[in-house]
Amino acid sequence: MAKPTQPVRGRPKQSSSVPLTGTSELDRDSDVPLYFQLAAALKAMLEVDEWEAGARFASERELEEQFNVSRAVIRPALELLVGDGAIVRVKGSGAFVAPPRREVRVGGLVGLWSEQHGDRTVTVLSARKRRPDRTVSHFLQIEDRRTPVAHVHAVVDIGKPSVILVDSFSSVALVPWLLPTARALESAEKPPRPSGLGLTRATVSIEHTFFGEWGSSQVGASAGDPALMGRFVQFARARGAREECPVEFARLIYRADGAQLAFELS
Amino acid sequence: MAKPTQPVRGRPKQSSSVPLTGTSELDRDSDVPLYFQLAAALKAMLEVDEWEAGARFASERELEEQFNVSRAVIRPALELLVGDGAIVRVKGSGAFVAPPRREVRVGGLVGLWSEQHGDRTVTVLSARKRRPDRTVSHFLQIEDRRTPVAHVHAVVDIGKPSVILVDSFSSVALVPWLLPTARALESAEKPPRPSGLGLTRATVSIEHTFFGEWGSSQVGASAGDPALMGRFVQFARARGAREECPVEFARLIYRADGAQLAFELS
DNA sequence: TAGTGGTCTAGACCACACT
DNA sequence: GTGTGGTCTAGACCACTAA
Repeated sequence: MAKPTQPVRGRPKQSSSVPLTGTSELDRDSDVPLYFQLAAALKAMLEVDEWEAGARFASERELEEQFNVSRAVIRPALELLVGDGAIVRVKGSGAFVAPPRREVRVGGLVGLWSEQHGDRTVTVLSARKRRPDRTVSHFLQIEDRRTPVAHVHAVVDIGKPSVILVDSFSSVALVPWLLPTARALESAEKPPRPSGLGLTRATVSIEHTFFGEWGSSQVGASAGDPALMGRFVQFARARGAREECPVEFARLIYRADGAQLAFELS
Repeated sequence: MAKPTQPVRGRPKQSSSVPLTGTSELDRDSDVPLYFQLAAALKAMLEVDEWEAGARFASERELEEQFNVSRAVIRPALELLVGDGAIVRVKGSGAFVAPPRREVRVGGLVGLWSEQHGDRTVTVLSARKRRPDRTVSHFLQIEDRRTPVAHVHAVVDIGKPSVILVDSFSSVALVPWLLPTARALESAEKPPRPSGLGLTRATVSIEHTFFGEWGSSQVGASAGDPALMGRFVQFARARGAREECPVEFARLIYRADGAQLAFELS
């Protein structure tokens, strides 16, 4: 099949595909797998000629032809590029050069709503009181498991196409304003002012997972996509109190591609 | 092929494979891909009967038979479990139930060697002065790029089979003891005492990548394996000084499976 | 020497997104 | 209607591991 220099009938082959320039030789005698060689070659091409974000990337069938390998080589190579944040793949449409990674601050809802973060849009999915499970009661240091905690499930928009899933558990006694705030956002009313609470420190742990069926649909990913999960515990000192105590435990799910989690340590 | 209840000749099929219990039905009419259903089913089995770390997992050919799917379904499913830290695959040997994730503290060599961390074994791969590149001079706030910085490349052992790759750049003027310390470790001599330096805060950013050919061999992974990259900047106040300044910029590479990065935020 | 995971081929069908 | 990525089949060969 000859490669047309002019758009063809039907859907034009969008001639601007990224890696159609340069040589395209893979070493079949090497110990390095073909798919890894291919990923390295494509990544190098992307870095040399700096393509703008959104530029069309070669289709898998084009790459098949150009590098003389089967799609079982192409696909893992492209998966590496996706995991590396270099390209984005859109079903039915094609692959595109990805925008640079966004820096994302990690935090819970208490911190988000205590301070002024007008640029963050929060969509509350559910907000209700709940009996804590073992994990939650452990992190919030709740001894009597019958004491209900505030459970808010929300999506935090962090700009353009990207969002975070937040699963926040907080002490009703210490942060009484959080549930009303969440409910006000749910019904698009004016939220109450948060009461003064001296936030002290927080702990975070990050690990790699993948999206489940439900989470993926919320953030516009698909099931199985790589994700970063953060466990976040916010500590605070109540007004006039001497000792600090945990006020919020949150699980946060980020898309692994496109995000760069940032913190400041003490 | 009948499944033997007793070990067979040659290499016995190690009858203790994990997911050979329970039903094994996948819904071929579902929208959810088979490989994802399979991963979810296997994960559920692992969680229900708590298998001890190191227990043998069913082989890919066994799973093929049991679930009536091709290996192109099995493999992505197992990849999900690996990325989730649930199993470990060993080439030529089989798959095994993974140990729980280790909590790993993120930090640079200045912090590591300033404090007493006798339990961490550091293997210095190289230690020398260098002209900083653009990234390094930016983070260390070095204006004259001809000023050399200390560059230490090291592997930090964080227990059992797991290590971190560290690429540390530090100011020679502010941390003069770091290079001698690294060189002493290289030649197995006694390191000098680090001078007092008031470490203040640090910034971290984490993102998802994959191992290159070189890095993977150092940490016992293979090229293309998922990894977490941390960028770490340590700030400090020199003795008697008023203002803090960056003293170390480090790139850290972790295996994404098996590690859980932990911090404390201020 | 048999079994294992790692890699790769050469096909196929689908739902989706464009034109 | 055509091209796209997503999924899946049914094979194959390899290097490696353990009995």
